[in-house]
Amino acid sequence: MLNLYSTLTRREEPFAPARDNTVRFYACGPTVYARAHIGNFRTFVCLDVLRRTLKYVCGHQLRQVVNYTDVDDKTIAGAQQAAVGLREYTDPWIEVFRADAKLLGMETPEATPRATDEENLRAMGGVILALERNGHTYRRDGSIYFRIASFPEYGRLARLDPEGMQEGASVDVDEYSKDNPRDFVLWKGARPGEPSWDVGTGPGRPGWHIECSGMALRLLGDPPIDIHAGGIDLVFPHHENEIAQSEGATKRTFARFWVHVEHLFVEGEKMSKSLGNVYTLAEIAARGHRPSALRYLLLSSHYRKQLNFTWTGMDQAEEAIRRIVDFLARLEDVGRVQPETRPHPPSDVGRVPPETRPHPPSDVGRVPPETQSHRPADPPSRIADIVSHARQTFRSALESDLNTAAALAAVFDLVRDVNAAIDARQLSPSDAATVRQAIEDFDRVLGVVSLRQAEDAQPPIPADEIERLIQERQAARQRRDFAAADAVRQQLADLGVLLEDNPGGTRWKKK
RNA sequence: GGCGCCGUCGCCAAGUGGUAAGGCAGAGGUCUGCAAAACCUCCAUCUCCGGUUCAAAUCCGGACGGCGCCUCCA
Repeated sequence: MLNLYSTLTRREEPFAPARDNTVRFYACGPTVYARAHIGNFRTFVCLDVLRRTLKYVCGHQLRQVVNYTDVDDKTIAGAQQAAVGLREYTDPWIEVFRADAKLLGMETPEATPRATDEENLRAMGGVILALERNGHTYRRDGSIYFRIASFPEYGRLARLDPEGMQEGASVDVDEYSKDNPRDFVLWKGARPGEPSWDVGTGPGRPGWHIECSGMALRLLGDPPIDIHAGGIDLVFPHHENEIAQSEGATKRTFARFWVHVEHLFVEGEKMSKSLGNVYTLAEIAARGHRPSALRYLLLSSHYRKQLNFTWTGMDQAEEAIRRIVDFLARLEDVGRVQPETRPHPPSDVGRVPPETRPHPPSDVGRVPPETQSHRPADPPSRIADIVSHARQTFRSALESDLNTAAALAAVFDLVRDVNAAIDARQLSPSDAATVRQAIEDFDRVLGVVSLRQAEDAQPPIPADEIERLIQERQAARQRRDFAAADAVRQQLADLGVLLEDNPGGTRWKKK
């Protein structure tokens, strides 16, 4: 069972969905006024792994909502500056976000609502009106505010004591006037030049926090929802305010688990425009790096620890993935080559890898029954034992509050052991299929290997051209014209294509 | 001022009481037309000081160093 850390209790707790087998999961998405940077994506990639773990390791169904905040001060300012409508301004940023998410191998959530969708605005209005009925609000100059004094639980998530908050509060610099500086706006009264809606609230636009409450409550059904997540900086005030709003309106617990991803730093410093270190996938690509390497790097440390992004780290990530991808290529070779030297009958040789075989979602850490009594004291020897041990280790790592670093270690242990078996000619084609299936299952959660393979399938020059050159080189090698052969190798290397001669033939890969 | 986190090999990073995973880089070796890939071997006692314990990187206290939140921010 997954042990998941919740900010609410500040400890790990066993996780299971409250109803059915479906995890109702809300994650605060991007504000679409610029291209999302790698810090944003740290959060989203980690939450993608949470999603995949729930699905493929725990076997739950998912109902995940990730919103787009497409109305706030920044988007309005951006639209005004560009002299276009709000939608016209935010649409392209949403497109870019979706494209980047795809490049990073993120699964698509079940719902990706926009704050300005009519039904969402109405949902927000509904929450606000319920808050009014329950005596949590006051109106001022056309705006509606949440009165913190009316909600004694306020500050529980962020562990802020109300006394300290009063004293530490700075002077209200907001243009809107409030009774208490800590009170926050639910609905901002209409102002000239700003978009405006009236959903029973009077004309205006939603405050930031109400957007998420409205969309979560509308799209995920009766509270409590199972998981609410976002970046660490959202703990206060955003999520604290969401709790106040949602619970004040529904009089029910809003979310059972609060999951927060720590921040990413760049070369030891906080990302900031003034430092010029706010990187997007564009900068990653400009440096010649693949998105898969970023995804790997993001998963190489625990999501609740600060992660320091460096270009050295990217180099190391590239190499680490290469090890796995090369291993898989080597695995393909087994069964194609010298089957007579393998201990198993050659009838297995042409066997199709069971990748199309349907398997239950909880396959990842599944251990065949006959090996379950395996004593940890015995080092695993047979391939089946090695694989089931790896599956166990991998699963329990993820179940320990998504310990992806430990999970990766399990993958590399498997790679090393199986490589040794291949060297010793002790890997049968069916063994290879078993191992391949395990790696494939692991990657359903990690999402790194398949991503890299997809990237590498896009060579700098057409694949059939590469194949033609490989054959040309092969011919040269056969007539022992090694100068010509090496010339081809060099020619391809200059184009960014590396050749690797294996028993089963020559393999190419992107540099 | 209040709340909280972190400090493990050259770099990245697991491990939270039982005697230091994994990746990258490096050294030596095997294999190899070349080049890779791969394997084998080697490579840390965990910032420092004190304490608790049969036993501590892991618990407690202190020091030093780094960081976050309390305001928009993933």
